[in-house]
Amino acid sequence: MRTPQLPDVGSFIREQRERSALSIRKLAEMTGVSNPYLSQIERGIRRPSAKILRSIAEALAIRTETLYERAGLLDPVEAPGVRLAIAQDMTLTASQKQALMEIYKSFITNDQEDS
Amino acid sequence: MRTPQLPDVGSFIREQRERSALSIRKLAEMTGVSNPYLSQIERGIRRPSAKILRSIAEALAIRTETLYERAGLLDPVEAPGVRLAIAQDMTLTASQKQALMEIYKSFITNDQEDS
DNA sequence: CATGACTGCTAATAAATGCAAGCAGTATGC
DNA sequence: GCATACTGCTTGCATTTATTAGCAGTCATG
Repeated sequence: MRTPQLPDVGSFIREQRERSALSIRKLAEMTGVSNPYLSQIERGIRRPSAKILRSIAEALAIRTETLYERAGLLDPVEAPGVRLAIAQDMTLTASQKQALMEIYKSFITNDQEDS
Repeated sequence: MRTPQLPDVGSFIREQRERSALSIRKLAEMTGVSNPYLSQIERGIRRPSAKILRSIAEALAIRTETLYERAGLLDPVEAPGVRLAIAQDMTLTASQKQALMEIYKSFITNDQEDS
């Protein structure tokens, strides 16, 4: 009984693509990846190679490492500096810390590597 | 006219394997990758997937990112901090800087990510 | 000499990646 | 109504990855 469904990277890519208001075909054109394959990737049917992920990341302005992490190709890298500092800050309430952390996380998942 | 020869990752893997005094078969056993495939990878005949590179990196105690960079899957990440600091240090001679830099480079290419 | 345990490499096959062609559905203009 | 352009998805196929089985060579031990 095999349920391949590997939605992790796929759904993330779909989110980012829709966030950029791009169609599958448009993204296909930008990345050089065929549109049916992108469709299958987003639905978790196929497991894209690192090369494909890389071009997708570039087109969506996402860090390549982030996509690799989502695909299980790379261990999530700790950024203990900011996280630790927030956690240990005495002047912030728990909910403030949580909010700050969310914003921080959204930054590091979406920001592209500065060339 | 096809000259596949992609010796870059391959020769690096071979160096690291021999440095660890491991046979291809032994490495195959450690990584779960078949020994003929390892042979082909080291000679640049085949282009291993990220998953394979990852298990090789783990077995050879190399950082996964390093192997990805060698394979062209990831842009080499600059570590300007230490390099810059060494270069700008006024108390070091040129040859001392060079030696220090060599040691530093050997660390970042060989050190495994601390779990 | 022969047997066994190594070394690495070649050949054939299974499985997966990735693409070209084409299908259904919706929206806009004529 | 009909054409055109868009949306995403299914099918079939070429290419590549990765494995199992097996071959030639070297070295040590009986």
